Amino acid sequence: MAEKYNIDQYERPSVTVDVVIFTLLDEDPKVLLIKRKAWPYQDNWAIPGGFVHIDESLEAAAYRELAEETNVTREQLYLEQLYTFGEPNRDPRTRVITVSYFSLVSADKLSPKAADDAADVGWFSVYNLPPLAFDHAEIINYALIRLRYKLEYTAIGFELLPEQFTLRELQDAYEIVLGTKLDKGNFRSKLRKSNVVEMVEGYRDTGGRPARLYRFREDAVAEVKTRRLFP
Amino acid sequence: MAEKYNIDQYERPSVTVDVVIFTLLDEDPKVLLIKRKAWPYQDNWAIPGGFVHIDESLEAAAYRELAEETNVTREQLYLEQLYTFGEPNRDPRTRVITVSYFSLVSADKLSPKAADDAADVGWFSVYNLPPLAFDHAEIINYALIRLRYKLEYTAIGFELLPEQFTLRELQDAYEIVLGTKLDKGNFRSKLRKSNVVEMVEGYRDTGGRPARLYRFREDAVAEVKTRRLFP
DNA sequence: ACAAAAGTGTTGAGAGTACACCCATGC
DNA sequence: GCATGGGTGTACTCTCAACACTTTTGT
Repeated sequence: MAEKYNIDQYERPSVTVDVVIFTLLDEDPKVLLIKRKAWPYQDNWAIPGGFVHIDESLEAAAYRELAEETNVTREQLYLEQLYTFGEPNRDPRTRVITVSYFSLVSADKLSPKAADDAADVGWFSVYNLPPLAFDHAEIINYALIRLRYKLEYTAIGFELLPEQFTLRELQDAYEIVLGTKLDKGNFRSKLRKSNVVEMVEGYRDTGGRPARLYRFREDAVAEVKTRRLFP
Repeated sequence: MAEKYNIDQYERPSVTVDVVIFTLLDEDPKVLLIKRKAWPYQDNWAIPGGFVHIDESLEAAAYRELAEETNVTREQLYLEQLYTFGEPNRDPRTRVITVSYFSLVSADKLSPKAADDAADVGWFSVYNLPPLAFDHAEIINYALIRLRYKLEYTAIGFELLPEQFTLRELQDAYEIVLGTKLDKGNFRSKLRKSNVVEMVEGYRDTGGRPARLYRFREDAVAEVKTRRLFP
């Protein structure tokens, strides 16, 4: 039936999904990488990914890849489509078009397995990446730009933190991702006005005065109002 | 060789590109649509698109589709990737994943052919679209959100205008796309500060005092500085 | 008492907003 | 002159950014 409508007059490419998974660990944004075991790029590191099954949505394929490499459920992470890379020779085997995804996981949700397993999977600082397979360096770079960008105009930063956090921890997360220092007073007053966090019971012990714990207000996501920048 | 590495253990989907082409005409944002001549969705309207050839980049495919439906060259339009839609049943023939693109063309560049040809191609107001094939309504909706969004934080609005334009025409373009009225004085002073337009020789005759002509300063694109909105 | 980190307040500069006013052309 | 649309200026408000200050804990 398909032939009748000429849908097969063109050779079909392979389609994969690749997922850039970010977390914050030890003062740096980190990306999950996997060591390839087969040609091409054998023994190079790569971001998790694989072929899209014929009856599976792109998003389902991305969640499947995520589940294979981390023990984090759908509800515990943020996922969005990033960009589709399809240069004809990005894979030496055949034409492969990859739909890349962008994911955020908080470090506390990571199971020990994925976090410190053997030598074939690991978290790498975005500032110190090993040689990467295919065009994965470009994909990670694109994802990092997107991460910084989203942090600045949405309330997405919370996806990188535990359920409960102190304001200092939130500010640290912002500073790590953006790579700049922020003013404590201004950070807090702006946060108070935006109304996206609420105080919860309890304190976290620190070196000095204990810090109040906060959580993200679920109903507040849409409230981050955008303002026209231009003109 | 491919089989040896299991790249063909999965059935391959078809991959298309679809292009949402915007222009401004008669007080509304308009989208270019084409009437389908074959099953499925025969006689429904659709955005221009087609299969990606096996040795062709995605972007090249998008430009090819653009060239087939408008007589506008690469330099005369803006093109960027929008989103990849791949729900398993979006096309009744077979699994088709489409990489959608987003394009802006100024109305003055459109050739008469595409602009007022026969009944099988035409410009439709985004506020009054006919029934559309596949998930193209969703794609156009997504593109319209992107258009508004980009207008607010980049200098992309110029892609919808001729080389030379008056400030009133620029403001009209913004008001049409954003769907809101803007203050003339504030629009102009902000524009002056941003330094992205420059005055050129000549005037445009209007009902009253003739208006100065301006053009976009090519070297100014990157200057639109972003400011952190959150927190 | 002192160090350390949490948390708040103040102030001047600059941006956003609403609105009034002046300018150049056609009739 | 007057209508029409182009173009500018002002004054009030609000936000931004830097920085100083106060509070609560541990030792």
